[in-house]
Amino acid sequence: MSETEQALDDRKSAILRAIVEEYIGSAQPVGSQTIAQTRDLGVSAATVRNEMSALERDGYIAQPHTSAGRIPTDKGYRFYVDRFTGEGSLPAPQRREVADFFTSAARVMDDLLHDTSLLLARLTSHAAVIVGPQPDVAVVCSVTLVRLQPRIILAVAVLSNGAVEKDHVVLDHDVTDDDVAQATARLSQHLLGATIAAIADPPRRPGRPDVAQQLVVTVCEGLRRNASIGSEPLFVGGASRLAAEHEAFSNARVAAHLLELLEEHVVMVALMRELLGPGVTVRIGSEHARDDLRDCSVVLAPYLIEGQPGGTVGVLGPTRMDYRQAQAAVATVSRQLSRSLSP
Amino acid sequence: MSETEQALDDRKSAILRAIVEEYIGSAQPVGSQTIAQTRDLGVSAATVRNEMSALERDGYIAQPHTSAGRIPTDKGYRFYVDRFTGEGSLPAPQRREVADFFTSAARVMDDLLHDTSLLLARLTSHAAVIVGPQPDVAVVCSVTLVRLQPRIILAVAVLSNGAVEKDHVVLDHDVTDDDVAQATARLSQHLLGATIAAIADPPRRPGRPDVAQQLVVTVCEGLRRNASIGSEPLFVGGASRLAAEHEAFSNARVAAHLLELLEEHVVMVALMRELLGPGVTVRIGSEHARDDLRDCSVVLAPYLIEGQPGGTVGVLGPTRMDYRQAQAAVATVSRQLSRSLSP
DNA sequence: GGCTGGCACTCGGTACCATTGAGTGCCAAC
DNA sequence: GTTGGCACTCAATGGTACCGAGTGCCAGCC
Repeated sequence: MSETEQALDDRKSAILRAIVEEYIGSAQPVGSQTIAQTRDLGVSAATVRNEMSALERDGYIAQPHTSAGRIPTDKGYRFYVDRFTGEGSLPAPQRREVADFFTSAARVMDDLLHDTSLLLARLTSHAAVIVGPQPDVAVVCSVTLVRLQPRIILAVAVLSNGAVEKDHVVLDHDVTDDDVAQATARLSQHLLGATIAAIADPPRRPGRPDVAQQLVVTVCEGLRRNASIGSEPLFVGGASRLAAEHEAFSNARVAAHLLELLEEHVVMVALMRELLGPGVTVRIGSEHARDDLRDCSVVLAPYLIEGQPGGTVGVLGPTRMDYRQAQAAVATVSRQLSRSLSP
Repeated sequence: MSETEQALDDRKSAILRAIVEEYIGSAQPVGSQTIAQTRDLGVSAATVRNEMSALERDGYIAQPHTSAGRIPTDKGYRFYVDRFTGEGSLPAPQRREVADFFTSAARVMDDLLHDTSLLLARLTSHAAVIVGPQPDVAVVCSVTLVRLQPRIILAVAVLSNGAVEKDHVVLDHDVTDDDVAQATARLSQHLLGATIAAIADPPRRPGRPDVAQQLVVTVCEGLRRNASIGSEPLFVGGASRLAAEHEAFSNARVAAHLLELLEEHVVMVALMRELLGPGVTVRIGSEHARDDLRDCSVVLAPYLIEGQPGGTVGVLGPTRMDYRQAQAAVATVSRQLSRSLSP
């Protein structure tokens, strides 16, 4: 067993590569003849068969049934990704599309990330996911209280990374413009420069609490609550591709379930954070910790804001995805997005 | 022909009702025996067959094939909805769920509408859609400029309905805090009380334009642009239900296509606006103008903000949906949402 | 030793029956 | 007008035969 587990020799890996690429293209199990004929390996189908038999023994490929061709296993895809897809770059028209997008893209963070997720979905034909920056590392730049109605106040905090946090306060008695102005001033003094996650309780004031003070306390609580629940925002683009790809999943239910998962932003954000590595990360089928994801692969990469870690862009599709293309698209988009966010 | 097109007599409509309700429950074509046995009509299966034959001739029901039972046509569903589902109310546990939701719901408009769409999806087991209020009827309550970086300004406008409009401005030279303060003052004077859609050009100032003035002009342009593009926000909840329901659609592609449609917010908003009527509106299958929607039905209703038209809540599902339940859920949610938005 | 052509074997897919049974339409009788 | 009876239809089911892509193995060749 020991020598068979060594790195594959050139011919074996060429055959594995051929199987993966054919299968990605055709979605049909790949036979020895197809490979012997379409690839220029200089060997006969019989030889290919022998090699395939070895590849199967070592777990790189599998047969759906005895009289069928082979399909890659997750281990096979892994080898393919590690060995063959590293340096790929996007074809020119797509690279052009990305460049055009970022020159004319929206400037407001939310819109930009949302539109970028649509771009990535379009590029890869898979569902795309973008995690926005953590609000809690950003610093409060401005706090404004607006009185929408006598008893309803909207607090708006602008963060240094361009995000905006809101909180709605309903009071049990009317407040005056004066109260609001005073509360705004105190809040500004208290919050400017602080991170949202680390909002301290406002300083006690001597005497009995006045209306403004009550407002200050309520807003601080509200913002802190938002920060703890909300965490990073998530943008999902092209989720419908998952439904269109349902044949690629073992079961139509799996696709439906993945769609559900994409709607659970908190779970997705945690998932993406867990997977994230320094460059482009690929996680394939059974490599996932969650059973949910056994039938699909994720390709993701971080992006930067002002040179600081910003968030994650990624793609979610069936294990039978074009990894080279997906990796190139994710790499390009994350790079360009970083550039676009670091003027 | 003329007398057959009159309103259905009591027995015919009772049979049609039975067919619709059985079919909604079982998803199987309904036979004459089923109806004669389960419903207490006091007639034999043979009589039911005669009536069904008439109902089919008049287009209320159809046979998938000769030896099968009947399924309702869109016309049949329409009759059912017009005649039988008007007054339905939600079962107590669901009514309770709605009440609980609104007592503890988020207070910020965006979050509230988003969560409400999830609630409605959960109640109906279909995809839910909520159109937010038009920003252009609301009035600017507050404008703040925040300098994120020497050359990057974020403009935040709070509207009277609680919505927040943002605009990101990148300047070609640095500005001082003073410039920003001055621009903020001028903007406030210019914009407060105006609607976003009707932002006039800022007044010319004597002398050559200074930095602040340039900023004012840019922000006005940006906000106006946002208002014209953005229109009403859309919140989609439970889109994955469409994938889970794919068997209910004639073709798995149809479900995928509907998911795509839900991602095109502009189209959906226009669609919802077009369909909206005063109370609960039901649009069934082929009644839709779009071919897209031939296989599905929409149930929707308006909601109010402060007694003024606010937006729309709705549900999108297969034509074979439980209309009574959907109508009750939509009616209840729109009523409670209106109440929640009109303190 | 490794490669190759040949060959028997496997087994999913397809086509082609026959059978079954739910459901209909029609008719004669009540 | 209603009903039970009956012949008829046709999707669904299951069994059988066949086809062919693809394999595994082996003897022969380089």
